[in-house]
Amino acid sequence: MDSLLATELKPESARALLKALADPLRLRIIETLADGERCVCDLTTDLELAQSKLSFHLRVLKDAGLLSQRLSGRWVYYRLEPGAIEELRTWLAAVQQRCEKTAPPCC
Amino acid sequence: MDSLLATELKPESARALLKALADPLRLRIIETLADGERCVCDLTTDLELAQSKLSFHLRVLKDAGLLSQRLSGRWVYYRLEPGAIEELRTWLAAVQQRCEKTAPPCC
DNA sequence: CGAATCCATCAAATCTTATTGATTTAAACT
DNA sequence: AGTTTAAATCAATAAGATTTGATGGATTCG
Repeated sequence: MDSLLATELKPESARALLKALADPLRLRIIETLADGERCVCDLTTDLELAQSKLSFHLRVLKDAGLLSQRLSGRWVYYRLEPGAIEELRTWLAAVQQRCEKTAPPCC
Repeated sequence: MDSLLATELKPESARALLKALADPLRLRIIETLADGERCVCDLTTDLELAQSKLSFHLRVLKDAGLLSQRLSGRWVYYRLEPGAIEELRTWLAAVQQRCEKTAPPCC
């Protein structure tokens, strides 16, 4: 069963991704990292954020699987995990399809 | 400009959709409505929810544009708006694409 | 070694959301 | 008209999330 297919994302995992993304600041981070990997210190200055604040949100995104980190000396580089976004897209597609498959309720 | 293309969803609108979806109860509502339109009273019993609680979450989803309602006698029927989901999918696709276009940082 | 830099974590304060129970509006039925 | 049912709204509270400033670990540089 579904051994070859990409396994369908569970609602709970979808929710975790949605929740992590549902914040203006975190979206700014996502948009920034969409252009490529950055270290925390660069993000701090680019986004004009208090360091601990940024750190908090990076963690939320990382815990959700949307970011990964790479350590190098005293720097920590973060980057987007496109796979997580892909999962979410797939989940949304499934919901949408299910919805559109349904017989339209008359009118 | 971009008169013929689907206009790109603004981050703020994306955020509103994400936020509305980022709740376990609201996801249950979405999943239920993916199978077709339902009136509030049916949802109340199907999902075993207090009426005011359900009403609160339906409003959040409707305000975000994810649901629409249809009035009929004393009933209110809610249904999913697949267009809103489509918008979100498009936005996610754009982020993902931008991310994957970026030169992979070495390793 | 000692100072400086990068970053994560923590506790407290604040802000936002969600839940609950009560009230209200309106439609339908007797 | 009076009663019942469907659903929205409201105020109070509870629960969660975010922000802030401080602290500490680790790494580099002089």
